[in-house]
Amino acid sequence: MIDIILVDDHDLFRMGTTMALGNAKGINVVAQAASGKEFFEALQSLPNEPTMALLDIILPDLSGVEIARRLRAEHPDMLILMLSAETAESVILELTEIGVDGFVSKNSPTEEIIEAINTIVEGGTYFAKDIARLIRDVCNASELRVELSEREQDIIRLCCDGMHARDIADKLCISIRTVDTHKTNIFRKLGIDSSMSLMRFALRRGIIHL
Amino acid sequence: MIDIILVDDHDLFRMGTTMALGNAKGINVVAQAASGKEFFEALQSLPNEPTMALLDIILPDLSGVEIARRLRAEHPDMLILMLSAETAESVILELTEIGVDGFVSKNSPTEEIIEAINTIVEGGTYFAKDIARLIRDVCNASELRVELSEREQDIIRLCCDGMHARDIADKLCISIRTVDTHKTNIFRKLGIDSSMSLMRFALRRGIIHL
DNA sequence: ACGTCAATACGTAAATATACGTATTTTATG
DNA sequence: CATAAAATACGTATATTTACGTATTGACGT
Repeated sequence: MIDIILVDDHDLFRMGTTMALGNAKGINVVAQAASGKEFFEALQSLPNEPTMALLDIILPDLSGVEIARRLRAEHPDMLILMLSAETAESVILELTEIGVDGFVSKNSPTEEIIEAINTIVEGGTYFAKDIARLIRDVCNASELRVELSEREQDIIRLCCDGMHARDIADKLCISIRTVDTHKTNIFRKLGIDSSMSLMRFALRRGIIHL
Repeated sequence: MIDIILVDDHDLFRMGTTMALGNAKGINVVAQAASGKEFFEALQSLPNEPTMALLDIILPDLSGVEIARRLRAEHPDMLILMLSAETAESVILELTEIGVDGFVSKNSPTEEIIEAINTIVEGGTYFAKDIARLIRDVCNASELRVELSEREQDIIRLCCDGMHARDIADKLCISIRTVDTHKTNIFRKLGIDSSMSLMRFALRRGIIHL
């Protein structure tokens, strides 16, 4: 029997998933949670460690990524299947680094999710086609191999907040020319030549959020 | 008996919703669809027009907004309840113009959705608290009362694509000074002073997409 | 201890953007 | 048809950005 603990903040989605997986033979949803806090509480109260965690990414408190990271550290034997519509490159990148066992999209058909669960339990990994493509793209995207220093990311954040170089210099107590230098370096590293491209990059990369 | 037709592209969410609403007394989910195309096909094949449509917004083909618009025109008696996590201001604005009967968030508890359905069937409207706040904010936001000409929106789109004024002028076959004038006017209208703020505005307003 | 790299800073020249003004033509709208 | 609004265009002045350089300091790893 595969024991599953499920986290998703959408009541109806959680209900549907529980129902669908409960009907599948060999799968047992032993606990569910609507937030990271609930998840860890549920995990502690269970008599046996579940076989696998199904994690949504966007949650009210912790993100699913954070949960995955803590699970890997504190419960290294638990399998992790991400179940989310989130596709920000930064998130995908982070999850591959954490080494989750699989990732399926929220609009995957039930059969695919069950297949993913079984594949993972048998020791494999399962990434939905669109996610797999995204991972490949992320790994190939030259811009994501670019390393940006913390300071450069600070500059990007402030730029993208709509601040002018002058304001940024004042705020960080550095010279405006230093700000310029950073921007120049960022542009060169990323191979772009406009602030708008920078903003798009920052959004994709997860440096800033709307 | 309240007959409901449900559209959502997430299998599991649709399953959960059907289950939850099917258990509620007086509510009957008579059809469901994963896309706009499926929705209209299902609608035609039904012997009786359903009482209400539950519409997700992000769908593979038509958007839920488009469906709502067509329903209002072709089936003016059908009630419409939006059921979505989408909160872009442009979408909210559009839906209030179309005059949908309600809007609940995907993470609303089941009871709230049932309450929304009953309220609407009794002739009322139901907007979830967070959506209602958003609508109030949207109506109060000065930036959304700003009228932008088509041309100005063209300029914004091209700007936000990372094009320089020079490139835009060439592309639209107008003078660079005209582009400048437009940008100046846009900045003045919006009360902003940086390209980054323009991009944020354009994203919120739905003029551009990532 | 040495080398590398990030962060800091400055200078200068060219390119761009922005802030003012004004003005003509086209398009909507009453 | 008349009027308003939008789209078009130009000039000039200032501010900002970008693209080249160069250089010092401190942190980190080997």
